[in-house]
Amino acid sequence: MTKNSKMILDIVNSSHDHPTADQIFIRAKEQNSKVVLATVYNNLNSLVKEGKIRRIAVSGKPDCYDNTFRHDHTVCVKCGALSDIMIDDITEEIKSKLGDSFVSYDLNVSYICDECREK
Amino acid sequence: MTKNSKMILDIVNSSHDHPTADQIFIRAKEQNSKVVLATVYNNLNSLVKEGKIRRIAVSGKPDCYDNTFRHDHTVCVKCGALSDIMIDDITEEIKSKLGDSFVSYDLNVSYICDECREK
DNA sequence: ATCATAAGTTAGAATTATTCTAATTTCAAA
DNA sequence: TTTGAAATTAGAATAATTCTAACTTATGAT
Repeated sequence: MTKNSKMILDIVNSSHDHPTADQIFIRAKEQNSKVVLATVYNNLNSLVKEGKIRRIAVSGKPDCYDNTFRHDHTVCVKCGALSDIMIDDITEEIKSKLGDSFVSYDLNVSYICDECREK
Repeated sequence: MTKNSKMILDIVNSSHDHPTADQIFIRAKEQNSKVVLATVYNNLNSLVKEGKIRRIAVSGKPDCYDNTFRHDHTVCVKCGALSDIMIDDITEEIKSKLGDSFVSYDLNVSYICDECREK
């Protein structure tokens, strides 16, 4: 692990708001890092490949990054806000259908968040 | 429903390979439609909003579109191939946590497909 | 220690999916 | 028919991400 990849991993793990590559880049600079955006992308790609962080794809917005602590996500269909939710683990159910080729799963729940509901 | 939106809905519903906007555009032209890519995008956005089709976000590739028949998806972590899978419906479990604000959920399973496994 | 090599980083250009803008067309209803 | 809203169009604009090629840093063998 290089200085940069360690820093980027730390930022992802200590952020509780699913930052994008750009937000991670900004946070790195706030810590006086001289890192460049391309390097942030490079390292995020490596970290995802190594299974040290998760990438969350949300249509219409840039990819977000998250820690690997097992949990699921909610996305507000009105404002796009992304939050955590914990739904019972269904790994075994999936494995019983897919077998050993299983790697992981992503569960994203669409809903209407409280603020948007009030309008 | 206009001619174009009906045609695009038909293409999505009759395609069994999760086409992208661009692929839908190509298929429309194969049917001698004079539709333009921007119109395909416009209509896809409307159809998704109306709940008539589903949009699938996969990081690193363009969005894919699919019918609304209830099912889940697998993504090969090596080659990115997208396929259908049917995992037991967990709507009730999610609703018991989220309540009425629930809209829908997307379950994407990462795995290694047979071809990539052989290598 | 020194050199060789690989890995990591950088700047900036390139790519590409998608949206935006503004003009034009379609088409239903008054 | 006139009107007005909605749909469509062409093409420019935007923005996330990757690519390229040069450069730097770290590593490991001699």
